[in-house]
Amino acid sequence: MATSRTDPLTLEVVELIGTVVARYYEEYDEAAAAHSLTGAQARVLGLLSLEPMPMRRIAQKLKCEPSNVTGIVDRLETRGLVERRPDPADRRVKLAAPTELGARTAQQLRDSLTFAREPLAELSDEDRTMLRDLLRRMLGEPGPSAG
Amino acid sequence: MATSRTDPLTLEVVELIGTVVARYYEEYDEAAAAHSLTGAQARVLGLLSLEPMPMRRIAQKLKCEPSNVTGIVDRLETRGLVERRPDPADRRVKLAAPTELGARTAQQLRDSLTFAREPLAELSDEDRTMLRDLLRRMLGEPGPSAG
DNA sequence: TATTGTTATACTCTATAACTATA
DNA sequence: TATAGTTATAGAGTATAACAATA
Repeated sequence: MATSRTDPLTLEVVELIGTVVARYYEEYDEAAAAHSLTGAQARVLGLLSLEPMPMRRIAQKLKCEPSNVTGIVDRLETRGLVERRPDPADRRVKLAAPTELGARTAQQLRDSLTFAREPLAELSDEDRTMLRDLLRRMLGEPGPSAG
Repeated sequence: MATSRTDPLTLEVVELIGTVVARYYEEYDEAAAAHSLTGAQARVLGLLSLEPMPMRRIAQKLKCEPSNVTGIVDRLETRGLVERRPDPADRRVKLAAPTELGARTAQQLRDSLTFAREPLAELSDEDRTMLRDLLRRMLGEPGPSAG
């Protein structure tokens, strides 16, 4: 297989992607810190603002152990950003959901994540379309005409 | 300013970049774990394998407090991957440098980071060039023709 | 005085294992 | 029995503040 190319062009793209990744995380953590949230807390709040879900599913989304989620949601709950609700269908399950304050905070957080959006403003619609297609193919997703 | 676009195309690109970021970190941590290293330890070892440096400079590179570096280097040193050397020019300074084993480990780590390289193999040289130019412009770097 | 690295402290995130309540 | 969530525990990363050695 020809999976490990080391030509200068490939290496430069790899480095550029590394830079994107670093900036993305940097800005994400800054935005979270602006709301006195850790990265993990901001991620959970963001998840729940899209859709309330059981503790276990949060763990799956975060790719961490369920026991960790207990603490993260505890801290969000203490701050009044999230609440635990019973699941009528299964009394073992607790559904975590954002409070009104939590939903507002999540929205503000999303709005302040300008890293990915702002630099994209430098690109024309045509450029963005090219970038989208290249990233899709890189990620092995179905192309524009498939799926 | 037109920095906060929310058209579907922009949002999809933002999401794709998020996916790239997530996969990048995932693979990085897996590669580190394969050597029983945490992400932070792997990052420091990678840094030092390029160039030995004072503790304080490691902290700057990692964007964390110098006090944290003490512990990370301690753990790497305990495992025989890194050593502290005196700086002849300034006796306050300790230069952290990889041992021979540390240098080998760093090289293996680098070789196993196929995430960025492998999916790029899906793209032609022309595609990679386009992607490089788009990323460069996104990151505000000088274009191909500029200094 | 200022700087380098360290120590002490407290908090968060993490995995593992054992526990309770429910299915 | 199996599953959902929690608790207990220990290790690692993080920031803050205070310290010793050196500049």
